[in-house]
Amino acid sequence: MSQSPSLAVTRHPPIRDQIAAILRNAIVNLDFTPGQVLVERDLCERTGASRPSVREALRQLEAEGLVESRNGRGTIVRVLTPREVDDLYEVRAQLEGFATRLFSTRATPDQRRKLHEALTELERATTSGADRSPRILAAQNIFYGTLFEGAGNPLLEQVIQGLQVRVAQLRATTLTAPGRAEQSYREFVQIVDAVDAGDEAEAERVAVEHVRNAARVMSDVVAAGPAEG
Amino acid sequence: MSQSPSLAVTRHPPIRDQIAAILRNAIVNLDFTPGQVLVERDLCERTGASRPSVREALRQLEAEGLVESRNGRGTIVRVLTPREVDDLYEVRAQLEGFATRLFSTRATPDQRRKLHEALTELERATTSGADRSPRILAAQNIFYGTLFEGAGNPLLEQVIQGLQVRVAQLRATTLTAPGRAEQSYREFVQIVDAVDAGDEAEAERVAVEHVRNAARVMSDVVAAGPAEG
DNA sequence: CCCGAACAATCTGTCAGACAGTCTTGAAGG
DNA sequence: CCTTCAAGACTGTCTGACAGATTGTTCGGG
Repeated sequence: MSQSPSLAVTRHPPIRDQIAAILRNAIVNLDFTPGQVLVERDLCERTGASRPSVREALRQLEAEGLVESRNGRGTIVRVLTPREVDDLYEVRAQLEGFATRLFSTRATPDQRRKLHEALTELERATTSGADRSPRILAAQNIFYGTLFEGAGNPLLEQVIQGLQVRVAQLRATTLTAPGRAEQSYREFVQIVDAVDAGDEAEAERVAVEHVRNAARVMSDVVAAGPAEG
Repeated sequence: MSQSPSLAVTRHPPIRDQIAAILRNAIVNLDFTPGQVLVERDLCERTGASRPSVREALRQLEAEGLVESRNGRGTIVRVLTPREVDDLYEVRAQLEGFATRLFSTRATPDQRRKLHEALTELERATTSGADRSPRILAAQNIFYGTLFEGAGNPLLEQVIQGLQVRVAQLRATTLTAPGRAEQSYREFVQIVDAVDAGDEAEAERVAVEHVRNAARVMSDVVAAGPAEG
């Protein structure tokens, strides 16, 4: 074990990855709005990195589908057409349903316990005060994370999380629909109930239904007002 | 078409993309073997591009899961563990089954016709002479391409093709199993039959089964002899 | 006063060169 | 034969640079 004494634990994550993480976060949080041009020198100044590093990060995000490179005219935050949003939700429904099914058969007791904890926090968040959206989103993320991890297929988890990131910009919107947060919470309860009952078919069904409902709400919201105030 | 006379058609696809395509191709064709170190300067010389461009291409391939960056020790062609191969096939089965279902309900007459043509070529390839593997693989690619495109969900298509690329290195191996090519062809026929009959459930089922069979063969081959001669 | 063209300011795509830090390798020494 | 140390090889990253493309602007004409 010539391994050095675990001191240098975090051996500098590459700068490009740090930048990618920062930008990913900014896009998801709508600090950068869809369609916005990402000027490289700008990003350099903000992050303190050089252009090569920034560009490598952008290539990574491009492959993830978060940004789009317009040949010669720079990189912009990806704008999703309604059609693409539908496609995204369709794939999500399928994969998240599948993951939920796998969870119900493969998850360890520990993972099942964590799922319950996540559900509890989700309830608290949903019944909390005025500006509850961020807390609900955070709780949902933990719930989803636990669910997908417990499916026992890291690749599946990675693919799904990739899709989740791409719709993350929209999730906040969905929650603004009146009653959606409560409805959503009820659906999460259904998922956990089915999982607890060991009914994998039902677990998959409700998970699929959950995504479809979200898609429906999303369509309605978008149809009502495409732009934000 | 007001397309200009195909003179300035190719508005320079970015060099980084060309390199990414070259490397992707080389990896899929096993010109670069899994685990092989991709030395940047080497790639520069071979492609005539500069290091920044090569590195951007590598970042792209990394996000696609084809290569892996080992912090400080360079980039290598991704090596798949048996476990990861299983995971890959599990997700493929689910998604390709879904795509096949969608094809059977959404595909245009034209796309259905193309699928039949692809099947015909696949038959010819399968019953062709000694070195038929490349031809079979090419025919399969066309068949798959048609199938996934006809599912009418570009995102789904893109995700599946991403997975396909990641197992492409292994597909040649699968075909070496005695009788697998013929078995595989029969499964493709089943898929087309189900699609023709408009039986979406059956179409999904046989497509899933097809991937599972491929996975099984793959496991056997890998178990028999992990390295190639 | 509105419209189109020449012009200037930007910005991207790409390259060359450089340098510290880290790994690997091979040689020297126990 | 195994351990230790120094040379060489690469990566990760930065600076500086430059041609070409795009965009916004200004200026003259209708």
